[in-house]
Amino acid sequence: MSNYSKQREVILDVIKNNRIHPTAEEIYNLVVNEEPKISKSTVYRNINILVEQGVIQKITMATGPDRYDYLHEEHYHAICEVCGEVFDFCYDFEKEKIIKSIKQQTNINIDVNSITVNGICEKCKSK
Amino acid sequence: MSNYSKQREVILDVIKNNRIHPTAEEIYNLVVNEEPKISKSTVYRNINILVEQGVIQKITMATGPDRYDYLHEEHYHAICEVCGEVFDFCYDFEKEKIIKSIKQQTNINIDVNSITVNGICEKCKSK
DNA sequence: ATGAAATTAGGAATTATTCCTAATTTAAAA
DNA sequence: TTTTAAATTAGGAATAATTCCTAATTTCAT
Repeated sequence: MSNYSKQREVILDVIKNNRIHPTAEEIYNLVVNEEPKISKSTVYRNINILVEQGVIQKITMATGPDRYDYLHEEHYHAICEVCGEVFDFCYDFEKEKIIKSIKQQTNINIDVNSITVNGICEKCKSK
Repeated sequence: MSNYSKQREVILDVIKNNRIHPTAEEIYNLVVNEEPKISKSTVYRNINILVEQGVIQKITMATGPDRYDYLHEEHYHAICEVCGEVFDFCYDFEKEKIIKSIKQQTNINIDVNSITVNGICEKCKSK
């Protein structure tokens, strides 16, 4: 169902080792150093496979291209809606209680890693 | 800075009275009944103005067109990442504490209304 | 080695949204 | 009320990110 491919390995390596929430374009630019003949569609296709497998996470952006994050320790994302920068944060939620409450209200089994909030960062606020 | 326009009034009315998290296309289809000559770019432009004014909220979707929601009482969104349906939910967070914590960690002043989580709804799960 | 399934590069196609322009509307000032 | 400047519009072209298509290549179980 899934064969080995050097390209996919390099793509995952790049995402693992660049915790900057890179876009597909940025991933491509990093990968192309090691795999000069790789095409952008291969990058997109493999990113999607890795998201599907739950190895990486897609961060859907309000404006501009989506970003991706390797799924290391549990954390959440705060996005500045002006400059688009993505910041990690942690918070000791009453996880089980929240998951149960959302399940009751919406019938959705949430993935806590997908918790996302938007706002305005200090830098953009003071402009 | 902002003149009256019938089109904008109708667009806001439609969003106010259709709490179905409509897409721009859906808003257009509803508006066109009352304003048959309206163009799609007018719908998009006015939606953006209303978001900018904080009257409505944009719900950024992982796949497919974005959705919009009139900003009535405070609530949050849970999105099924399979079918894309958007559900409202409430939760009595320790708001001030969370806002402060995220501010300290990320330097972002979050808008609580933007809290979003993803997951899989019962219907899609059982397929 | 062989053959079926998976993957690739490259580019075309798609989709949602924004941008552009000339014409019209709004509303404040004369 | 005319005049004028700014805001808004319809319509369509342009853009940007991503997916889709195809023929060639690679993987890997037999």
